[in-house]
Parts: sequence; structure tokens; C-alpha cells
Amino acid sequence: MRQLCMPQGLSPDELPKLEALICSARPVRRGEALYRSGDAFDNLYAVRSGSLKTTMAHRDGREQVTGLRLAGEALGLDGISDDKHACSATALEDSTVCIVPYVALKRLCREVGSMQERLHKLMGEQIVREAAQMMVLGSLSADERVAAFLLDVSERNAQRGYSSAEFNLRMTREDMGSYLGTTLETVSRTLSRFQKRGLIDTQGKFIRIVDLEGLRAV
Amino acid sequence: MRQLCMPQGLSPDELPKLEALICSARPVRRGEALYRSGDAFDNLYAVRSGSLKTTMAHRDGREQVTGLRLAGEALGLDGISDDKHACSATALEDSTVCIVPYVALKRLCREVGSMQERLHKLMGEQIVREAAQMMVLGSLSADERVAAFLLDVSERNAQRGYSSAEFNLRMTREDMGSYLGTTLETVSRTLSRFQKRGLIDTQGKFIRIVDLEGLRAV
DNA sequence: CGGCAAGTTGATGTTTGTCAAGTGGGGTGG
DNA sequence: CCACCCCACTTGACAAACATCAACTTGCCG
Repeated sequence: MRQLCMPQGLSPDELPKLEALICSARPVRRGEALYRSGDAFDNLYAVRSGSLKTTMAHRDGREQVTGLRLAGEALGLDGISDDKHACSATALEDSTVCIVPYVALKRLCREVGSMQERLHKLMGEQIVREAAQMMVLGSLSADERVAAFLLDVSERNAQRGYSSAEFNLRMTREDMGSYLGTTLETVSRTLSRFQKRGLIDTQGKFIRIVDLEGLRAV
Repeated sequence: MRQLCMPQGLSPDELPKLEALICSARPVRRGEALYRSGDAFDNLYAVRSGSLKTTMAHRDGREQVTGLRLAGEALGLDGISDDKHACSATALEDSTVCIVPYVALKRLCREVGSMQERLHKLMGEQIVREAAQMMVLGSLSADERVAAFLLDVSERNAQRGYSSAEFNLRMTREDMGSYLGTTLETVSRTLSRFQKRGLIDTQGKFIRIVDLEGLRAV
């Protein structure tokens, strides 16, 4: 039940309607693109297992990671505005996603108020999350950015019933740097320093938060 | 007609329905807050005249400008996810906004497909715009950020039928710096340098773009 | 188990932030 | 309507944070 796509906040009688909508699941292998910038937009997705990153490219070719999606989170909203995707979505590990056809979802939202509510909140959440990330990029120091990122992932893990204290971050240091508007070296150094200060415990992609309050205070 | 709130892309027979929805307009004076972070979310807004900035505050008090809204643009979507606003909206000059009650709009969206489509696109556009701004903040140099900002405002002016070549930017240098993740001094220096290079012509808040291609090439 | 991508760490350079001083313009009150 | 005052803006000198370049190590994937 926890694993269900686009979950949370639907009353029991509406679940079947949503389930009928989800035609299929799709596996996406590590490094593979679920969709690319410019692709036609037909579906929203929910991460069923694994994790993906979203990236956006500047015209000169520079790419930036604009988001990280963990299991249970929604994906693909960047396609709604223009009928084609503005971002690319790439699997960070072998993953599976549920496919939610957008036209059908729209129809359902017109029939069922709580579905409409749910979709609106989903979009609203992404708007707020991105605004918060703009804050991170615009106002925080490198240390603060890394700390904020770890706390964000930790909290999202907790929300989905996983451990908030330790997790595998499948992004590379370069991905993290890109997402945080800094370089892979700075991320690496910062994590090392956090470890020396006893805030975290890192072993490559595995991260354990040792001193939560300390991290918050960075 | 151009001035109508939440315009563009509605068929003639739907306009009256939307107009019935817009209960009222509201003046907001320069420096006054239309809403503040934490305020209950009841309405969306459309800027009828003037301009506003949206800001978000970190817990330690640091504030960052997260958006600029010009006449014709929508405002308030940051409240949908949590039933209270995540950002504050402050008028940059004496302005007026149209008030669109959200509950009523939701109902209308369930009745009229094109209204639903319009609202979705509005939210989708903001998602994409914010992602693009994350790119700006994360990947571009100070010069590139300022250039990108000027081009963005120019383009938005053009879209709404105003001059893309010259405009009054009612933000202060500090607001611009905050929005661009830099300082007011850097913004000021950059604008001066652009002027010396013959890219723009600035006189305080008035800006004229002299060499569009040059700006794009920064 | 071998090879290569990812990660770590150090030395150095550049961009941008910070502090400071001075100028200018617009709004308010006389 | 004018003048004053304050806030915004400009510009310079200096400092710090972070990027860049480089060499080396680790560990993961095939």
C-alpha cells in the first residue's frame, strides 16, 4: 500500500479509479533517460523504486541538475506547460516508475474533487520546493548548501517511512555539486570536513547522519 | 481586453464565467505586502497594473527574492501546497491585482476543461521558470546572470505587448542582487560595465537594451 | 580480477563578497 | 514649487570563499 503510485490523501473509494488509470509500470536502468528535454509530454510518473535526477541544459550545453526524485515521489510536471518536457529525467540506479497518462488524469481530476486537489498540491509542492532551492542556491554558503541538502534528503526519507539517519545517495559528487551550484571538489571537501567534525559518517555514497542538530546549525 | 486578468487562451464563451469569478480588484501600494509568508491561502491573483516581487525567508532571517511579477502575470501559486503562503508578495510600485478565489476557481476548472488546462499550464510554467532560475543561480557567472535577467524581463515585456527594448525595472539593485544570488554592488558594477561595452543604456531604474545580440552572447 | 570512473586531497588563482566613501535622485514637507 | 534629506546607487580597495588544475587513491562494474 505504501508503495502505491501517487499515494497519500485519497479516500478508499477513489483508489480504484486511480489504479485503473495507471496503465503500466516501466523499468529504467541506471543511466538511462526516462524522458529527455524536448520529448513530447504524455505522462506523469511516480517513482516506484530507485531514484532519478532531473536536469536542464543551457543553450551552450552546460547541464545542471534541477532535482532528485526518490521512491514515492512524482516526476514529469515540467512537461505540462509546453506539451513537451523542459527537463530530462535520468535514473541514478536501476529504477521503476508508474506511468500516469496525463489526459486521463486530467479527466479524472474533473470528475473527482479530491484527485484535482491532489494534483494541485503536487504541483504546488514542486513550486515551493523549487523556490526553496532557489534560496539555497542564492543565499547559502557551500557548507550550508551541503547541510541543507543532506537534511532535505533525510526528511524526505523519513516522510516515506525510511530511515532519516542513514541512506544511500546514488548521485555522484558531481551531480550533487551541480544541484548545489558548486563543484564536485567542494562537495567532497565539505563532506570530509563534516565527517571530521562528527556531523556525519560517509563511505562513498552511503551517508549516516550522526549529529542532526549539529547539521542544522551549520 | 489585453488587460484582462488571467488572460490568453480562453474561448469567448468562457470569458464571462471567469469574469464572474473575479470578485474584485485590490490596490497594493509600493512597499505594501499583498500577502506574507504564513498567511492563509484563499486567492490567486493576477497583476493588473504595476509589479511585485515574491520573497522567501530562511529561518535565520535571511530573505531572498524568488520572483518578479509584471502586469498580466499570475501570483499566489505558492500557497496551494499547504493552504498557506510559502512566499511573501510585495509591491515594487503602486499596483493593482485581480483577486481570484481559489475554491471557486477549482470548481470552475472541474466544469470547464479549458479553464483546467489554463490553470495547469500556469502552474507548469512557474515550475519551468523556477527550474530555469535554478540553472541561472547554479551555473552562470555574475555577468551571465545579469544578462539573463535583462533578457528575461525584455522577453516578458514583449509577450505582453510592451517594449522589449526599454523598460522601467522597479526593483532596487539589492532586489536584483538577491534574485540573482549576488550582491547589489556586483549588479551595479555589471550594469556599468555593460553600459561601457555598449550593450545597454541605464539611468537608474530605466533600462534600454542597445545590443540584444551582444547581451545574448555575454 | 582488471580497468576506469568516481572520489579525495593539496596548491594556486580568480571571481565575487565585504567594507567604505562619496554621489545622485526622488519624494515629502515646508 | 522648491529645497532638503534620505535612500539608492556607484565606485574603489581589499579579503575571502570557492573554482581550477593536478596527482593520487578507492571502489565499483563488467
